[in-house]
Amino acid sequence: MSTDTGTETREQARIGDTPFRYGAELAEEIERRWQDRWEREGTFQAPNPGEPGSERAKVYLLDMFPYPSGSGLHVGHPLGFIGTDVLGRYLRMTGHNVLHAMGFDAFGLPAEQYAVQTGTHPRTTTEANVARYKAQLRRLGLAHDERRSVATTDVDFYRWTQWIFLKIYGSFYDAQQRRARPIEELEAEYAAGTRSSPDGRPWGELSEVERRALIDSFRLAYVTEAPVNWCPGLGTVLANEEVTADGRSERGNFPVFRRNLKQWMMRITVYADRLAADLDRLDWPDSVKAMQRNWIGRSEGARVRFDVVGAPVGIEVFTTRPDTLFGATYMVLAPEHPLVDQIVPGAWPLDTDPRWTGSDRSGRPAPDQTPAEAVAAYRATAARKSELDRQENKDKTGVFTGALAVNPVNGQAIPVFVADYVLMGYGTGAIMAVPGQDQRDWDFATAFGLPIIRTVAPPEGWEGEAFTGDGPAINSHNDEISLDGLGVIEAKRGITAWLAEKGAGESVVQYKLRDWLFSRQRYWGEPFPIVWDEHGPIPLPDGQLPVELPDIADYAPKTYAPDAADTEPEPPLSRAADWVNVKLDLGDGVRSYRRETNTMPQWAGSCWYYLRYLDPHDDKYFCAPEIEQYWMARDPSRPGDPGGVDLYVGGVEHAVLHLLYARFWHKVLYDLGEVSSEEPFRRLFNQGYIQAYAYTDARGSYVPAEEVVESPDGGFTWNDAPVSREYGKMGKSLRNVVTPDEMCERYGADTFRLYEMSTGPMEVSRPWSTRDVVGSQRFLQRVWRNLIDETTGASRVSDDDRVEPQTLRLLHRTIAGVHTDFLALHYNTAAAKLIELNNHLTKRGAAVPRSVAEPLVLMLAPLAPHIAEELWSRLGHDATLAYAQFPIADERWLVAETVEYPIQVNGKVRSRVTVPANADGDAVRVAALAEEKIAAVLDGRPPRKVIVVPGRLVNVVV
RNA sequence: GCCCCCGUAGACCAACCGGCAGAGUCAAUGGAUUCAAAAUCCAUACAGUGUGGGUUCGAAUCCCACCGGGGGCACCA
Repeated sequence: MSTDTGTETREQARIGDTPFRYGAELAEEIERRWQDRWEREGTFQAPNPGEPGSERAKVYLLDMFPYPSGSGLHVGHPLGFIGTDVLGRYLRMTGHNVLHAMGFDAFGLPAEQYAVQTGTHPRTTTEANVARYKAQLRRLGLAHDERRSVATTDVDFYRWTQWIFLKIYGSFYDAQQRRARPIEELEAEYAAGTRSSPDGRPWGELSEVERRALIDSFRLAYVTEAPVNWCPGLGTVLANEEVTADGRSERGNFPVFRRNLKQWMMRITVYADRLAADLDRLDWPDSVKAMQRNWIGRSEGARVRFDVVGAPVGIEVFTTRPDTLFGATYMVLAPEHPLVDQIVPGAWPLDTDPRWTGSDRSGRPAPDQTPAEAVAAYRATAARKSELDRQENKDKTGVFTGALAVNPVNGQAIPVFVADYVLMGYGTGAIMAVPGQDQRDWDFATAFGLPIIRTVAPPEGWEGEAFTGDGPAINSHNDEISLDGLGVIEAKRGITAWLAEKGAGESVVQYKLRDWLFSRQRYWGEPFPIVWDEHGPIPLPDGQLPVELPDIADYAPKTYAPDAADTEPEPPLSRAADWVNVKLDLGDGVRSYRRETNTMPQWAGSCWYYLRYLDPHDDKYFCAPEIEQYWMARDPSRPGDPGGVDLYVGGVEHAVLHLLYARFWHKVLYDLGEVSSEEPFRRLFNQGYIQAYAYTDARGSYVPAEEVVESPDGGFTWNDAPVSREYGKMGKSLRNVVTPDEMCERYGADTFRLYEMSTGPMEVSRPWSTRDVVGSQRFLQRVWRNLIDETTGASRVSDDDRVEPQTLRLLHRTIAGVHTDFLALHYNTAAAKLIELNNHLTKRGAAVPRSVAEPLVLMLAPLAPHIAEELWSRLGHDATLAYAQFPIADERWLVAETVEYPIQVNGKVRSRVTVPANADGDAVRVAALAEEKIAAVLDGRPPRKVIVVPGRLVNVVV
């Protein structure tokens, strides 16, 4: 800080008068001292089961761990961390064993990109960033158990990420038992003949390679050639969840293409039903549950089989509207559908509509093409379209395959098309098209001149196209069944039963959720514990873990022009030849293998870090069972409780990705008996964001927000030039970043914490306002001044314990209120109540009695722990207050002696009357009616009605 | 287009099961302190709850419609 000499002298003179005034300097000294002491004494180390202190009721609080970015924390980041810290400190003072730790989600793109640019190893960057984050967080006085901190990039940590991967790889999903089981049990069932192979051949007749392929096809982690999101601009493939609604990469905003590529997948779809159903057992915000349900996308319908004329195969479709089957006038297969090649005939049927047979490069009909050529041309065009093209252009395109299918309800032959409005990834990748009841089919039918048959009668006066609502079925009968006149629900039931009887279909539940693409072509991620021989992947034994990342010269994956759809991913690890080619003895002698060169996605570590906090240094288990049980077990006193972390706090942006993946891993671990809890996070809380104003000048460039002043007319100027204001994120490029370090310097961490907690309840987003922070500082200063002599630093508290009832009532009302507020995470109202109490003590004038001062300090401690510890010690206590008993309200002082009742006449307050608190309803009524203004209004007439709300008010109706 | 959340003094926010619109903070205004300023302290004022209807003795709170803001989903058969 630079000030001229004159100011400094005066500053010193001031401090000379009151060296113990609570200001930034004193705050900083106090804060450092207590942070050191907490660390030295291990104050916040939470005992595990069996250790002293573990007999207290446990609470596991968790923050979504941060990615340690190069720019450090701004004031928005720690909002949730402070919130959980306040709750943790409160719970510790009410007798709980609180586990609260902080780790780092440290794999990720920025460190890798920085490495590509500068050649600095990502580990170097990452470790420096983690150290900086830790220093910033320490300064805030967060009561973390520092022994439990982990980073996903620690070899000791990712060794266990790899171990869990192997567990998942080594499992299959038993659909009957609805749980994952070890893959060896599947193998045993095949060997014993209790389960037969798909083609019926006995296990003994399969070759070793065939056996491996069969078993691999059941694994929960598997390699497959499937349509994936290929992003040439990033040089990597992405999960569905990482692609935005407009078909671009969430990171970098590059176009994404659907490509068939060989990639690792996680079979999350087999858990779709449990992931959806168990949401009901979670204490989560409705919005997040809704988003997950939406993403999982459960829908009930039927599978229906259509024969294909002249082909040995049939087409299966999924439909949610089997009741409209009589209106199916054509079918569509997704362009990638494997059956396409099998059904395409050598020539078009006679009289094929020329619009159906595809077009040449100039878009004109090309009647000379064979069906195979037309289909191939269309497939090629569809594959070249990016997701974005598909989104933007919803005009229906497609081509006739030349094949005809048979509608099972009426034997009608209907044309089969290939069109990209049908997606391979949903249902069976094929649909029956019912233009009368589906707008997409209507659009396609209109474009291609296909017939439209309504099978649900639209309401009188219907002028729309496809009718998707409820109504009586029409045109829906054959010799055996008639749906006509039935409503949609009954018609569905009727036709599904008929299809089942005929063997042409059955009812089925379908999910939108797709398997999780689990490999990335990146350097800075967990290597797979997998090697390859000529037949496929082979898991490494536990003893070979960890598989460490090799040092390489070039960290970048091969990237391409963003729209180069036909390119191939090339992972950086594939260039580390010495690492890739290994000779290992995996049980049948030393042989050569190639290592898997993809790495895991960033989500892997965050799928289980909360388990590692519990047992961070264990080298035998990822988390010892008795420790997991202690912190995570289901609570038998709560019916349906799935167990898990007691409170998980973070932003809503992880509603689907992280929270869905973590739930999936946890359920696998539960099925395999590795954890006792069924869900990772029993209660979830979304904190709001701290947002900020940013200002742009006339040219549209951002100016430093700190230097902008508000003019009297409500406008804003910077260097006297008008600027315009926008509201949103805090960021370097917006020039509006405020850091917690700055706030600690200017006001102290306690003031900063209190400010963040005072501006609103935890769940609300709000603007940052540096100008307002001083209010929190003034409050702490007033508390300090009430208890401490600013000249000597000695306690001013009086030991005379005769306290007037008015003060006692306020004290106990405050105690009672603060308990409720802390538990509800309404720290803003808790702070307001403490301010109110302190204001009362200030106005009261006389020295504050110890019996009021001490509870005040204890109640303040969760919010402003350093100043509270300091006051507590200056009041004569040697030990930390972290485990002191939080004040308990005395019921006697919660009841008032008299109550003032407002008296309403016809709902408007006209007067008030004070009566003894124990007065009954009749007494209150009598007192109210006798009150002179009311008596005057009534003027002798009897009121029509008198409503007495005990403790609240009286309403006189005339 | 569909779904979810939110609209209260100039700003951020309180108000429990429908019962006096105000706990707290900033800013504003007046005053004390000061040679002056900063800092500090004391005091004051400020909205009838986005709009329009409905239910009720009584609505910020419950219901309906609309307006505004934020978020999610969107060719998912």
